[in-house]
Amino acid sequence: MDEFACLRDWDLEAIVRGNTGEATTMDDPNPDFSYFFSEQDELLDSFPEFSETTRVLDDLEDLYKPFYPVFHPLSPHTIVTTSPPIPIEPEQVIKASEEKVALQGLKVTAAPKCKKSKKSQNKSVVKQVTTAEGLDDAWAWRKYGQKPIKGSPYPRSYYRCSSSKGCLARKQVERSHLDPAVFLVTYTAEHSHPHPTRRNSLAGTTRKNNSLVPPPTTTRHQKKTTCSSSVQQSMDLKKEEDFLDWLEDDSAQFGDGWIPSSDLEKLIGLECQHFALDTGFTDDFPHP
DNA sequence: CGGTTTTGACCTGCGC
DNA sequence: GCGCAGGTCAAAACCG
Repeated sequence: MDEFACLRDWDLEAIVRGNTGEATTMDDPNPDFSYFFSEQDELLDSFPEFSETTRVLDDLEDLYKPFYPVFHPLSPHTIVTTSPPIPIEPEQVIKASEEKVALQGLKVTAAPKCKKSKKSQNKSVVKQVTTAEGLDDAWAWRKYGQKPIKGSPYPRSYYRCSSSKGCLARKQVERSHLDPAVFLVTYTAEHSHPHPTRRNSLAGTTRKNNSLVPPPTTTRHQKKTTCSSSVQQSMDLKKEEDFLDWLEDDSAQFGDGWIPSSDLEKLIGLECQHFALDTGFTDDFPHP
């Protein structure tokens, strides 16, 4: 795995595993969306950059509306697809959106290409999110696969719900190649169990790595300790000072032929951004 | 011990 | 029928 691929991987992992609080659920019969939206508004006030992206997505929603097979209130930028009463091509929708967004000089990401398979006929929710905020849900997910996607430099990760045995819920996380700040999260199937509490959701994510940096060569054995896990753990479990300590303690290892210092700077900046979104810290981290 | 991640191999659907 | 791409499986190793 090359350095950048690794960088991409851990970055994705770090964000997927982030948990910042309650999230609306797919199968909650009476979800409290007012909480979601009010919290989101607060978030927007705190993070202008995210706010801008969300406004773009709001514009996209306006464009999506005529094509919505089903409106799902999970998020302002969530598309629900089902066995389509009206066939809908995500690319078609995005294409129209791109024209509008291009006028604003902003980027937009395409929804994942839908295969016309039986699986794609299942109900799925495609959620476009920026950074950690939208990838955060209280479900416990276990990664069961990762595949490189043609046309995208970023791999797609596959997760299944680990909160309950037999739960068919699946989650795919893919980073947009057009805008790396945007992640496409696809939820498939529904949970067959009650929504876990935040504490419970974290219970399953006990894996920790104290060995933060893999060696330059990556055998199967050596790949067990990767930056993805280590950074993710940092994002999930460490507080601000712990994180900074961690960077200090291990920064020397990054220079050990594995991550160039220039990439390290990006790495730190990017993760601080994610961490800030997770915790609300905004001023104490270096920017990329 | 029971949970996780990683990753090569395998399976499946689609287009040609 | 074949090749490609995406999705899943499962063994190995790791962690608390």
